[in-house]
Amino acid sequence: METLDTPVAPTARLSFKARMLLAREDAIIRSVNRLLAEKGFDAMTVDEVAADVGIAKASLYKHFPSKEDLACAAMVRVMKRAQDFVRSIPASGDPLANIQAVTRWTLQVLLSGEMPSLPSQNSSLRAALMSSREYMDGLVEISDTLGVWIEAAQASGQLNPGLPAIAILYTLFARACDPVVEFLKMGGQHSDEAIVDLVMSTCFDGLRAR
Amino acid sequence: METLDTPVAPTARLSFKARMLLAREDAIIRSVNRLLAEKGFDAMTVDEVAADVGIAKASLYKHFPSKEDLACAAMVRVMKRAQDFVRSIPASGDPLANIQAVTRWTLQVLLSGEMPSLPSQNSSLRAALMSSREYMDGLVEISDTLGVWIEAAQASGQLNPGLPAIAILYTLFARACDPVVEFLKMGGQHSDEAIVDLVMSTCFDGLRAR
DNA sequence: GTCTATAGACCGATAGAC
DNA sequence: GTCTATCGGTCTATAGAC
Repeated sequence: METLDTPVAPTARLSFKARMLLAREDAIIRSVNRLLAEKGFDAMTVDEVAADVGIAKASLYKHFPSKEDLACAAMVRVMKRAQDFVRSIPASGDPLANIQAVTRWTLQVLLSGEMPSLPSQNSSLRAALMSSREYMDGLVEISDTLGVWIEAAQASGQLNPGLPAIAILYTLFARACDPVVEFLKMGGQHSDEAIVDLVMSTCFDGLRAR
Repeated sequence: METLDTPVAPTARLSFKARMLLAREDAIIRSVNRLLAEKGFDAMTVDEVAADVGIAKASLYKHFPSKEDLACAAMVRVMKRAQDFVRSIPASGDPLANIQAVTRWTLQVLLSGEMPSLPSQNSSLRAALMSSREYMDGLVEISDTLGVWIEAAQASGQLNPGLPAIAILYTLFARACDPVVEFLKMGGQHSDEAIVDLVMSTCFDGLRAR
């Protein structure tokens, strides 16, 4: 039995070679994630990914059989990060605070250029995503958790009970690709924290004065 | 001098051939607008546009020298429609009502599948748009008009004075590509009017209860 | 010496341009 | 209707691990 220098469970008991493979896979997904965030799916080329990772294109295809699978893997990664964050929230906190924490986290990921952006109309991509067990499980788990919080917050009068819960959920998800963040960032007039606060304010308090 | 069957000012005093050209140009732009709305810029092919209009691809290039110019023309068209709508609003009305009317109009265009969608990260497209006098003039005029209304509404306590006016402007513009509209439409649980009302509510009143 | 993984040339199709 | 560039995807010779 080998000695582990890192106590990360999933990599335990794996051969050196297998761990190298996982490490490379992670490097690939990180590159794809970054490129998807900065150029989007269509503008990202597979050659570019290979060059960015520093490996040959054929090696890429050893890990991921298609460009869609690459994008899918990146989406699964952010979804897992989101799941981790949502799970880290103590169940005891008040629902609105939890919802706001998740929204803030989402905006920070977007603002830091780590949110992959996919064309919403691409059907092959949608199919790949929908057939990914990991992605869909993550999506369902997060939707369920948020859904419970949303309904609780509506019941307690924190969130507007006149809105369908699903509309609130969609509005929260939409923060992951809110163009206002990019616009404000491009303007250069506001710090990252200020931008997050502004979008949080317009999202939860609306544009009208209170 | 010829008799005009349509009293549209810009086509007056034009030869038959010139009017045919303008008519075809309009047909092209309408097709591009529709295709951009339903598939986006990258997924739209020039062949497709030609087929949709019912003309040869070569004829397309007589009118528009590149795919970017096609998209640009469609954007100019919606911008002009928006200008027309904004100008049609009486200056006397209260600022918030005006702003809401424009936002509602935008959502209705989006909902009816007439809002062209361009990838925000495409630089060649950005360049084409920015170098289009008509597009930029329209953008500036609308921004100025909305800007005046926004500041008036903030001064009168209708809109939140704590928000930078530019952030409010961006938030309004962002309604033109709000994915919540598409999500809700796909769900099929709400009428078009209900969807517009919902998004208007989340935009102006926020998610929190008032 | 064998075997795996890699590098990089290569192919075919698509789509923009004329 | 043709040309050409680009890009997703594949193939093969080779380098290095064991």
